[in-house]
Amino acid sequence: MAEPQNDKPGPAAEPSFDLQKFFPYRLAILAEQVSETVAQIYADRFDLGRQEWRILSAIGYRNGMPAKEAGDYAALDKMQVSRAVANLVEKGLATREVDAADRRNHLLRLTEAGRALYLKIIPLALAREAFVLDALSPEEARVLDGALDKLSARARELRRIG
Amino acid sequence: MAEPQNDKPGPAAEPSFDLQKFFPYRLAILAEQVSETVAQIYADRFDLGRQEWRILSAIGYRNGMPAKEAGDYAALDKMQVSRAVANLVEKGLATREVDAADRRNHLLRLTEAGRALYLKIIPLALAREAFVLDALSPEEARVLDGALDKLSARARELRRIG
DNA sequence: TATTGTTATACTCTATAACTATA
DNA sequence: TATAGTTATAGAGTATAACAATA
Repeated sequence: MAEPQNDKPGPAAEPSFDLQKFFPYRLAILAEQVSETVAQIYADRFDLGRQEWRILSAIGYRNGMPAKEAGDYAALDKMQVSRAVANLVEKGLATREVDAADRRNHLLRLTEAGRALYLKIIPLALAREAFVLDALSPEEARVLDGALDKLSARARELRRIG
Repeated sequence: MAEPQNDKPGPAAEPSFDLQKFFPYRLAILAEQVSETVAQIYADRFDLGRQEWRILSAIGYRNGMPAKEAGDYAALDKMQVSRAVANLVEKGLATREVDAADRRNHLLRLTEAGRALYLKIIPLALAREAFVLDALSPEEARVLDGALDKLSARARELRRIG
């Protein structure tokens, strides 16, 4: 689509940076594309926002999870959790009750309708994941799996040191 | 952090979906983390938005690129390009001129200040990329590189068929 | 004092579409 | 008619902080 300018060979040459080959950019584009395939399920078919989908997954994983834990589990901050939960409650998919043992905690549970929706969405989401990952050989998938963890650790380290 | 509920073993067992192991989720989290390490450069240090950074990269890659091509290159739609360019022009980093050959096209160029900024940012961005990728062996990096392309193709295919 | 959660506010992104100009 | 680009608008997402309740 586009060739680099190269009018001046020699010492003054450009660093020759190509966004298309830049790993953070490629990763961001891929993540968007893959997220979109899952959003086609929970958003387009079932009218859930991304945060509602994540909280639904958290409660589906362990019913009665405190809101704080659900936020840690789903990488959402307390505000996002609060609003996602409010939406799910309003839609009749979840309930929120004060924890008698520590009244600061709000325990989240799926309603019957929420559980039914969860059980409908999960197989579809897993099928999407499987279809995408089917592009890779088992060996490639294994390497990728390990690479994600290693890269994540490095990125966290870099973020920490600024 | 959280163990799955398993009150009912047997035929009625849950699909056992764990968001933390779900590839689209893991990929999204990683992409955010990695993008953040680069944003620390262009946003925190040089006060550029993500879209301005991408357009700067496009023009840096080939000076005089038409706005349309810059959008294709940087995965931005025409609106995003229009506003990113307006910001860059306002900051004195880029110029926009009508293409005499086809007056619908707007050719984008870096000013001297824009080129200077570009030359400052690029080595820093490449160093961040290198630091993150240094988590991988050459073989792992090679597999990852191929995997990104294969996964992207699969995701595009899935998006197409809905 | 620290933790959990809610609410308010403003800012950024995103998506849709209406619009202009050029071809 | 089709393409390139701008502008308007509303909706979603994000970040900061103030606030209330509980420990």
